Amino acid sequence: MNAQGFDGIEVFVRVARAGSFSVAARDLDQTPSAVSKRIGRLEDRLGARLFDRTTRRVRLTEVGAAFFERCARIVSEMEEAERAVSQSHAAPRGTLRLNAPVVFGCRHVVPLLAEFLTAYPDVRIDVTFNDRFVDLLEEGVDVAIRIGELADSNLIARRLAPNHRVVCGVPAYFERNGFPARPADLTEHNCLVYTYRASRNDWSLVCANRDRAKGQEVVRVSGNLEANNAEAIYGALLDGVGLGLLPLWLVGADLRTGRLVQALPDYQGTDSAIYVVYPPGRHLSPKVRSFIDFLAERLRIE
Amino acid sequence: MNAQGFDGIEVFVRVARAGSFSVAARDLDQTPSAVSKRIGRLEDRLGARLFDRTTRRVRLTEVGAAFFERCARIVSEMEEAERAVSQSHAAPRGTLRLNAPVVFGCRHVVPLLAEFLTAYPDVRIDVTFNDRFVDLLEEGVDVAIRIGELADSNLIARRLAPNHRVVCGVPAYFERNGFPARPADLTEHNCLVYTYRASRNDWSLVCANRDRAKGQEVVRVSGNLEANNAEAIYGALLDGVGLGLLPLWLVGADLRTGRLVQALPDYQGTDSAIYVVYPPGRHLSPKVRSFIDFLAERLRIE
DNA sequence: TGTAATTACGGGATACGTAAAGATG
DNA sequence: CATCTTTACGTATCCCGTAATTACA
Repeated sequence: MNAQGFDGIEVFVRVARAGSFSVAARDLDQTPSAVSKRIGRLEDRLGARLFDRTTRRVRLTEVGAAFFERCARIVSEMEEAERAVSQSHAAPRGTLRLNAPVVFGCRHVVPLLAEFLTAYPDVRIDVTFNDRFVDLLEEGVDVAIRIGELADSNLIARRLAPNHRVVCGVPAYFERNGFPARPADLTEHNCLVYTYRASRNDWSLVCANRDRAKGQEVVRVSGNLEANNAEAIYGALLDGVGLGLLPLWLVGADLRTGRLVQALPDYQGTDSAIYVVYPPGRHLSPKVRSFIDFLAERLRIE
Repeated sequence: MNAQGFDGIEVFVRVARAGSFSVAARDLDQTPSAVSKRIGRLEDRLGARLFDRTTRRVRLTEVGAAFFERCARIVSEMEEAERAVSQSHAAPRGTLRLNAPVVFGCRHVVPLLAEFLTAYPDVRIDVTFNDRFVDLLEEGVDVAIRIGELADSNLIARRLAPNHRVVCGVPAYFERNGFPARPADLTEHNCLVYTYRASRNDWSLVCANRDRAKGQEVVRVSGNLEANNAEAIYGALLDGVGLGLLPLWLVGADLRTGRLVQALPDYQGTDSAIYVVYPPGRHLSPKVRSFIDFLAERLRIE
């Protein structure tokens, strides 16, 4: 049992057009034998004779002619449908549903969208920002951006950029409280903790200076503010409430302007990364593929 | 290599409608495994993912949804095309091209046509009469009526009725020349010979009376008129020119009215028959089948 | 006699089912 | 934990090609 209702249709159309079994066979890279048997099976299945044929002439039956009319149209529609799929593969189009963390999205993704939309004018983008976990399949999201460790899932993840985090605060804070000299000194400071997931008041720092032995130090920090919202931590930091272990994509500009300064400059947070994730599958829609490629190309932090 | 472009389309439509691989599999009397692999192959061939699926949810991709729109229409068109063929099989319709010998056709076929056309109002009949050999396939004839021995051909022949031939002439002829007492006496008479094919001046007669031993006698006859046209022989016979070995379907009425009388009443021509012939093939169009059945039912000579 | 359609026959690719694994709610 | 999709694997079927046959010009 095969394609059932469509079995032999294409061969039938070729034979009808060619007016010959052997010519059709050559066109199809098959033997006349195969063509003959296909037509025979088709006639058996339909219960009607489609061709009146001698060895010298092949002519459509009245029934066969009517059937051919319809089949020719059907075959061309089928070809067009397949072409449409292939073309949708070639040229990105349609609506791309994107999900990203709120702050990162606003700062680093949105500024890129205009360029992408210009490059691919047939693509619409539908962005949602939130910091909670999003089930891509469940919510119909095509692409999401994830920062830090990836949740165990069956999504495909592609690393876009490292996610360097540094300890920093406003100059006024350090004027009041002094700089920590070593990671262990952080226990003496008011550390603002971002609680995206499990307990994050263990800050894991590595030595960024390659000359020294690479070591990882874990410090249990504490402070008077925890939040699962990067913006809240960031705001409190700017207000001089305490220190934070924040990613460069968030504080990089402030460090350059001096609005924030880095403490423990030889250390940074254990490396995590920024990822783009999408549903698995042998085939990626062109809009998704082009967007991912675009992000990988253009998303440079600093 | 199979139905190529249509492979998997029907399964795809079923899955899309059912929203589930396993339900579609049950509908199709297949295993979920088979359905999964079919969809997989289809996606491979198209180079695009058609469903986003977890084990709990199967949803059409954007590309898949567009493809489904077209495929659903295509499948229904295909079903309608097949239904049309099957219905054309069920209800005779269309033009039936019929060929028959001139005299027999006019006398015995034409009177039946009105009834047939009434019974099958969707059938048109296109009759041609001639006494030459007609190549059905070559001339696009659906059905032909043949009398006597059949030419060696690959046509299908169905016997409709016996073709009894008797020796007869007008009473005036016998008043002048007397009746032949035995077949051998025919050599003394002026025998009008119908030369449809090879030499027919050997008349082969069999004893029609069952009480006597069945014997076949061949008499070489001669006369002053041969024709390949039954009408010509018949006309000459009525004019009293001579005797003829003529079929009952031609002279039956005259024998009953006494316009003609039979000679050698215990003998008749070697039996031949009246056939309907048509092109071979596993499948017979309904119009042809119904016409043949009709002829077999209604064509009774005398 | 040469070409075209058909048939016989054997082999091989294909696609199925069974069974097990993986995943999801 | 029950159900659904997917994969692994063995097998049977189907279908094609080769070659011989028949038909037709």
